[in-house]
Formats: sequence, structure tokens, C-alpha cells
Amino acid sequence: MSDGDSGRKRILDSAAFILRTKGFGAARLSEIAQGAGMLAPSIYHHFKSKDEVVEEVMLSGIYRNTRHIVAKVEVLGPETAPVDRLRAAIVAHVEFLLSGDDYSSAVARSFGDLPSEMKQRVLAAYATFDSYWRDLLVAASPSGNDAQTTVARKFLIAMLDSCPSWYRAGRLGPTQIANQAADLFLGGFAP
Amino acid sequence: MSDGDSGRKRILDSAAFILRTKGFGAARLSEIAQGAGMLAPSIYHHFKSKDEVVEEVMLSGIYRNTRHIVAKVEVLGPETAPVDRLRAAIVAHVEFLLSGDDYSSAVARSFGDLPSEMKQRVLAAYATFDSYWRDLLVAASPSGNDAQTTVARKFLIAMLDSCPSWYRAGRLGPTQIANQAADLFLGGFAP
DNA sequence: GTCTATAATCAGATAGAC
DNA sequence: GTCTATCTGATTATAGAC
Repeated sequence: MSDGDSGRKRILDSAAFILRTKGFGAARLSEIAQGAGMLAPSIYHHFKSKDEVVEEVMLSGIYRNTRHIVAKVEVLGPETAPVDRLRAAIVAHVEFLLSGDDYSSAVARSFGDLPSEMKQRVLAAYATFDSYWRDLLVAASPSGNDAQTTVARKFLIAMLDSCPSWYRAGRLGPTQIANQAADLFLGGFAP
Repeated sequence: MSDGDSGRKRILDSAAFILRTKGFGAARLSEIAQGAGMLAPSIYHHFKSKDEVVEEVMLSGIYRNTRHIVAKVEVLGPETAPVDRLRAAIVAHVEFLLSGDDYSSAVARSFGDLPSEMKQRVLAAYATFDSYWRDLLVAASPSGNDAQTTVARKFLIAMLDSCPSWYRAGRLGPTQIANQAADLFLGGFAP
């Protein structure tokens, strides 16, 4: 069964765009509906509540993003150095965010603002994403210090997730920003 | 005239705490009032609107934070290397955020969610903060590339501002996190 | 300076026609 | 599957007593 242009998908696409651009706190159901080419009450034919729409956008975003990163890393041969695997993940994450995937950007922007019950549920999916990064960082860590790689992971993801909020198409393209992020995190600003 | 425990200050303190912990979208006037030991309508004796409270928290946060960082950097002698000035700023910023200054954390958490008209006004104050970082980074940049230091600044501030959202008092104290942030940004994760 | 009572507004959700 | 009309609840804001 094709999902091509169904109402459901139009709603999710619109919600992802709104969540990416305005954030959770400012996302209005009427605006989501407008972006999907319908009026607010029509959404309830497809979803039980506004929160259900938001939650599905979050889960999709995490899933799509994780799949994209894993694919870009695992295509590298088994002989690839851990640092190069980490580099590939950084580049893949930033490129995905900046190449217009509203779902992953919605997660980057709005995850922290979700109501706590929803956040708990979404966290289960987020754990997969998080632990993949943890493994990449541990493998590439020169020190091997556990607490340090945990802090480094928090810093890294916050840094990468910020891209959609300040990036504007211009002289530097997504790939250049992505490579600079990798250079900066791995090599430092003033080595 | 002492501002010690005036209603005005209690409201601002409470609002800063709420904005730091729940974000702009979830900040309720009734909860701000409760934290200040009064009921919601009493706030209007001190402020014209909820937005006015929020805006004053933002301006205070930016001002306090900038002043703190500048003080910690400018206490260094004029012979201090640019990299060490940048390092001092990074450490100062993280320590300030993690040592419980609700105002600076409120800015870090909620600035991106402000309604656009307010954001424009607050941006004027934020520009002072931003340009101080720009100067520090340009001075310490080995490459001197303008576009690159701009991107590096965005990444740096996003990374540092994320601290309050994930830091929990434990084995690592604020100073250790702050130093690790500086080591990571300046030296890189896998040099 | 803070309260109670209430107005005004808005957003999410439901009912039922088409 | 989408609409119009309406309900319900929450939230900001105002009026006026104390």
C-alpha cells in the first residue's frame, strides 16, 4: 500500500516542518493542518491527538537519522580506523540535518521540549541512536576514559544538532559545514 | 535603594528558574508567581505583561554572563596568549552556567524559542556577547579564515550552552566539565 | 502589594453533516 | 476524508476590594 500522498503523510511532513522551524512550544495544530492542505479537525481522522502526531514525527526522525548514519558508517570496510568511522558519522549527521530532512531537524530542535511522558517513550528509540554514538566514540577515544567520552558525546551531539538553527545556504554548503564539524571535533580549533 | 527581596526580584528569579528548567514554551505565569510566593495577578503590579518579565530575564542573563566572562578574561595580563584568553572564556562560561546562575541558563535554553519581535530586541544585547566571542576566536585562530571562525563560534556556543540540559552533579564537578570543554574545543577529541 | 472574581482569548478536541 | 459548528479547558490579563 503506497503512502505516497496520503493525508497521514502530508500531516506528518507538515508537522515535521513546523517542529523544525518553530519548535514544540509554538507548534499549532491549525498551522500543521494548513501545511497539509486541510483544516485542524480533519487531523483527527488520521491521529488521536496532536501529541500523537508529534510523537510519530520524533520517532520517524530518530529512526531515519540513525539509519542514515549507520548506513554511511557501515559501508566502510571492516579495516577502517575507528576515527574514520567517527568522522563519517559526524559528516553524515550534519549533511542529513542540513540537506532538508525536516524529521531529523525536528528532533534536533524539539526533543528537549517534549512533555515528560512523551519524552520517556521517545527516549527508548533515542537510546539506539545514542548508544551507536557511544560505541563510535569509545572505539575512537585515545584516552578510553568513560566519563570523558560521555561528556564528549553530549558536547558533540549538541554541537551538531545546532546546525539547522543557524545554517543559511550561502558560500558554505552542507558538505563543507559537515567536514568542518568533523575537523573541529576531532582535531580541535587551536591544536 | 536595595533590591534585596523586592517582589520584582523574586518574580525575575522565579521566571529565570522556570525558563531554565522548562523552557519558554512551557513557562506558565501561575508557576512563575508561585515560585515568587504570590498569585499570578500580583505580577501585574510589577510588570506590564508576561513577555516583559521574560525579556528582562533574557537581558539580565546576557548582561551578567557577558560581564562574568569578560572579567575572567580581562584579569589575565596583556601578555597572555590569545588561546589562553579563549580558554579562560570557555571555562568561565561553563562554570557560570553550571554553578547555578539561572539567568544565563535561561538564555542558553530559551533564547531560540522567543517570539520574533522580542528576539529582535534581545538580539541587540546578545550582539555584545557574540562579538566578544568573535574577537576571541579570531585572535586565537591559526587559519584566520573568517567563514571558518564564524562556523566554529556557532558550534562552540551551542556546545557550551547545552551543558545545563544534561549536566547532573556527580563525579564530575562544574570546573572539570568546564576544563574538558576547553580541552575538547581547543585540542580536539582525537588529535 | 496581594488578593478574589472574572473577563477575554485561544487552542485542542468532539459531533455530525456532506 | 474533509468540512462547519461547537464545546471544553487552560492561560493571560483586568477590575476592584482589602
